[in-house]
Amino acid sequence: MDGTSHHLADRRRDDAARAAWLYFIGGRTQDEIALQLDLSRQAVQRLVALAVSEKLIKFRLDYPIASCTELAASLTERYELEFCDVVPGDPDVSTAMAGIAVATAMRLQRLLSSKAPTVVCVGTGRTLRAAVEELDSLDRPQHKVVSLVGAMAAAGHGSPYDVVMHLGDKIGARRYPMPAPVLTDTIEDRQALQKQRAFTVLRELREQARASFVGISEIDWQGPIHRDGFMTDTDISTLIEAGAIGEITGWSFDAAGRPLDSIVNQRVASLPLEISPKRLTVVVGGGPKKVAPLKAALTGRLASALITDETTAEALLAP
Amino acid sequence: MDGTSHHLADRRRDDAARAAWLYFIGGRTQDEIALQLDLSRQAVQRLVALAVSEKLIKFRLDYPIASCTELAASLTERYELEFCDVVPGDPDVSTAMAGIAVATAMRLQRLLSSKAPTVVCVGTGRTLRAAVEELDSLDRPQHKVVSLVGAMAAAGHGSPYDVVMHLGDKIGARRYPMPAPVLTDTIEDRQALQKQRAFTVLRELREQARASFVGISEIDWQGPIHRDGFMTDTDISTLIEAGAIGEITGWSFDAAGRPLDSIVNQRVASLPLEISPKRLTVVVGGGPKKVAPLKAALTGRLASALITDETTAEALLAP
DNA sequence: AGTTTTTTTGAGCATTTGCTCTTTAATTGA
DNA sequence: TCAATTAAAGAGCAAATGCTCAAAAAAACT
Repeated sequence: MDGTSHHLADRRRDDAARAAWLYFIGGRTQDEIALQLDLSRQAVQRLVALAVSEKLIKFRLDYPIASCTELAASLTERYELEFCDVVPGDPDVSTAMAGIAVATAMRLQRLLSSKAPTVVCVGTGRTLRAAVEELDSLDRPQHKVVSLVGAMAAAGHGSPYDVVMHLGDKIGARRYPMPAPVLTDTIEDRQALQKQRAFTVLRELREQARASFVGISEIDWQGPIHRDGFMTDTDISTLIEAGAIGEITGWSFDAAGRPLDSIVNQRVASLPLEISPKRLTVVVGGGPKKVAPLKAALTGRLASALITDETTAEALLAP
Repeated sequence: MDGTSHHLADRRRDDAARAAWLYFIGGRTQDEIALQLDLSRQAVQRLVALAVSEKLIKFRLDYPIASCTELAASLTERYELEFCDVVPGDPDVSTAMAGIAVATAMRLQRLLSSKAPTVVCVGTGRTLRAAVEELDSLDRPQHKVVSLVGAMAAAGHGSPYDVVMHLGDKIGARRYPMPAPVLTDTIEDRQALQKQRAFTVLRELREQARASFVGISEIDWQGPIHRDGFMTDTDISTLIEAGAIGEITGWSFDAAGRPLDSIVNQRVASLPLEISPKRLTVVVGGGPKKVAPLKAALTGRLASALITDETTAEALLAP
């Protein structure tokens, strides 16, 4: 790469950033921007759309909405949480998720903009992945980001929802992925895996972690665990029979939030579910399907903090 | 105030925040939001506009635009700065100022989101004031914000551009305004003022400050100093005769950035202009009228960092 | 080089948004 | 209590934006 010419994609992103700046921060119309940048009006519209979809430009709400704050306070009290963030609800689930992702990004940002070397553990999943996308780039080589769970599906191919690597890239921190699938094939495989040096390192790092951010999901035939191939049909039916309601970093639990004693849980390669008062465990998620798992997890004290949306928050407080 | 009903304005801001969230973060149309919140479409449009103008929702660019970065690097080298931020230019001066304000807010934010008790000094002016508006609310009672310059106009009434008070409110920090006008009436008045306890406190706090953020302006008949009544006609003509080009926190300097020995400068109540390698002095400003003052100030090493826009940056590098 | 495939571009149109002006509601003051 | 004043709401229209589609340009492949 020479100094004068960038890759075409970079040039395009540059223009997109500039167009978005003038549009959102400068408050100009696309026509004016087109004139200034010597482009057609629709070229500018495309650039602005690109900047938004690529998250070059970010939207942040800096105002505590009373009803959200109240829900958060009620949840904090009811489930004895360290903190709880509730974002405005939206009937559309994917939109609500985007909001939760933004709120999660803001929490991560606060944690990671500190200069003191910080260790943060993360799980996987779409919501966490989206949260990382929303994060501002930083340069914090002193931090470490650690995976609580393997990103490899049983089939062996990497998951597109791998969070550690992206998070590490975004903030320039050292990354510690877990070189394992979510579930090993056999209990023996798991034991062999746990003895590896890499696992010892991960366990030690977890001890030093300031916080863990984890997703949550339902255990059923439509759930992401099954859909994304992290668990087989047999695994799922075993778990459903054993009364599994939800899952965090691969560990299945029942409606009371008690980790199951199932054979499947004995094959989970992830770091153990463990709530220490020293470390924050932030569970992140929302939507109708996550209500039951969340309620279980919170009841069983599997998390010490929560980031969710209004609709889910109401459901969690309901009965 | 009881728990169930808020002030009407709060309720409205709540709705505005919610509408803006759904609009920008959720990406819904105003019609959809109207349906969801049970309002008319134009009510939603008003709420969104309100949220934007009241800065409940904020826009941030997280992408280094190559040409801006290059200009910043050149300026840093040429004027031996600690750092320099350059935002995309806009022919319209007030728009460019909004951009500079956002960039300044981002720097302030970084400085102030630290947990370690931090002292920050600020000057006055429209740009700094706008920067504070852009800042996220925080709760940092451990910090201190200190005024370098009195906010009172000679006439005695407070300036609408008072920065310390607003900054302090925004971040929940202790505020140290300077109980003085920019210029005292006589040299004796100044000496009397300087002996006051409050001034000793301010001087001591400045010693501990991590950074100072100051505006800059031109000294002429159209300049804000004169327009806002901080200096009289006589002051201005005395300064112009003495070769004044610009002013920072009330202190006038010539084209080489040398503080003037004028009688007017002897009546300036502000803390002395003083560049210490220990403390950052960030000068903030842009627009054609500020080019000459900025060039002078940078040449005279009156600042160790700069936040400006592209157009101004180019002019500062020009000859 | 010629051809095919893919990408980019801008025109045209539908949708969405912002603004003005009139009507309606609310608040204030006598 | 009623009129006067002010603020909020809604209709209607103009401007701005987003999207589709066909043409043009660029890239990839003979």
